[in-house]
Amino acid sequence: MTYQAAFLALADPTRRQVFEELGRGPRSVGVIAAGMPVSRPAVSQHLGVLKKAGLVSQRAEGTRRVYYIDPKGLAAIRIWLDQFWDEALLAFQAEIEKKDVTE
Amino acid sequence: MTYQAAFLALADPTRRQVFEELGRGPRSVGVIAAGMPVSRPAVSQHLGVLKKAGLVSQRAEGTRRVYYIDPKGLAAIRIWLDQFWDEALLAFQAEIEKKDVTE
DNA sequence: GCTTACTGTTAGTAATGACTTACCAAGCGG
DNA sequence: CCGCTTGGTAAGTCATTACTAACAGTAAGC
Repeated sequence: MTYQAAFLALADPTRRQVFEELGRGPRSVGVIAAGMPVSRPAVSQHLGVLKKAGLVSQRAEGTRRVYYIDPKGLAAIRIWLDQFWDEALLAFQAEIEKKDVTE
Repeated sequence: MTYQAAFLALADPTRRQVFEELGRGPRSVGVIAAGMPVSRPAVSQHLGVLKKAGLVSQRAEGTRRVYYIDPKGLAAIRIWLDQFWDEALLAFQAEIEKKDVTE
């Protein structure tokens, strides 16, 4: 049930932008905030949420805190998606065969 | 960029509960609402969001509207996850080799 | 030791969104 | 034709949350 926090964390556009930025490599808070329209504390808070969701981890370099992707959070989503994919697709195909898709 | 709507739709617990209920098979609005603590209009609104995100589709049976899973939305998330997985894992492993994970 | 750089935290505010109640439309059976 | 069932829509309320500004803490350089 960890995917709950992951979905909630990735729902916000700004927060997902922070996350995707980290996907290109480790970054410090200031560097991330510099490339975004929001203030530094906002980025710090977003990183806190991402960390709680197990999506990122942290490493201290002097006063700098370098953040980077943690596969734990993504793995939670992947597991949920994989297990849901089968039964959902099954139910969907059953419907397709029964009647056409009404848009 | 369609995964944006999908993430936002699946972030809400109630809405994901509706979605997961549909994962077990097609359901009408009333049936879904009967098994949930919220009112029927709330379910209807949630279904509207899920439909806009391409996660569910609809079929009319008289006055009844039967909803069922649409793989389009899930596919959008899967694509994003797969493409993100590689570079994220790569960046993560690079960090692991450099220094230990600080919890 | 003192200043400077970098970050986390708190308080307060504005905006988003989830929910209910009430109302309206459409199909089915008497 | 009329009542019943089923759903979508509108308005309004309440909670959540993303954001900024101000403050506090910690490490590095002189």
